Amino acid sequence: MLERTFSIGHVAAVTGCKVETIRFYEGIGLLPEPERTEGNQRRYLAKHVERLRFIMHARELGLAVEAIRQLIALGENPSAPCEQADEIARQQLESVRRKIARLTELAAELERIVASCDGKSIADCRVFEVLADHSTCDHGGAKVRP
Amino acid sequence: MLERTFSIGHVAAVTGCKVETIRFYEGIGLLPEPERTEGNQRRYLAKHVERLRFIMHARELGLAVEAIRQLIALGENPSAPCEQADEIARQQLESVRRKIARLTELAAELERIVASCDGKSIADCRVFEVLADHSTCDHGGAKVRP
DNA sequence: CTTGAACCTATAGTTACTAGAGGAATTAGG
DNA sequence: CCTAATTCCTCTAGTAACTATAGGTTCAAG
Repeated sequence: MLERTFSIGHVAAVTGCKVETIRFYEGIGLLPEPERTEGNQRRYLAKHVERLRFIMHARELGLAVEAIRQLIALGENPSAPCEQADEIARQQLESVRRKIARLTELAAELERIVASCDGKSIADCRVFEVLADHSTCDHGGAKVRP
Repeated sequence: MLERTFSIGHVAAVTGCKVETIRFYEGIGLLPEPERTEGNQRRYLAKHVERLRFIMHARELGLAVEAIRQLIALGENPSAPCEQADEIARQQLESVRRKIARLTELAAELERIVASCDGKSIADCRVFEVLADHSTCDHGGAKVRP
């Protein structure tokens, strides 16, 4: 019996992933290319939907596309030891913890800045003073994407 | 008396900002264009260095370039009330808090994933199970950049 | 005055998508 | 069966905030 197939729009609807993003994932090799109709339209199988869910969940957890690619490769041979998969998850956990630590510092400094504002004119606004003078704060110097 | 001037490399050295980034900030209008030598090389004044420090610190705090642009515009007329500057800082604080909350959820889920691994083969590795099935976790669905 | 370091512009690459143009295929209704 | 609306196709370019490269010019020390 032939398996049931889904259009890209249907896959998008059931997963919540945008159509363009599905094509994008195929383009970068995360999603295998599905069969096509005579008219060149994609027809997905249930396995594609599962794979897409896997990718989406991993992305929500903050895994980089490259990490997901590695996980998928690992998943291809199920008899391999799962140490590497575990390691990827561990690294991601570490990275998330570092981000939290950094953001917590930033929140503290922003709180100080906000608290120091007394609603008077810009001329004596602490926001500017503090921003202009890094030495009045105490955090380190790593950059963060906003 | 003529003010002392600095080459772009010197400014980079004293601020810790890369040369290319300084030129980039000028290109997007955050740093005013400095005078040039006859040979077309930039020569900065102390005020440029201050402005760059301001930008760098704001970026470290996670402010978007657009927000910094607004702050700079506010700073241009010092008699204006500082409410708007304060508002920008407040919004940033809120955004940082939201990120922390989200990352804390992710850390919790990654901890569960990592804890569930028992070092056996991929075939029964929980990392894959959990990643493949979003319903086994409990967080919301917003995306985060890695 | 020579040489090497620092500087210049302009372009393309990075990440993970998102949006648009312009056109073809599919599906629903009559 | 035919038409219209919807969905789909590819390709290109745009987003944020830089970073890197290529190919050429200027500066400053010796």
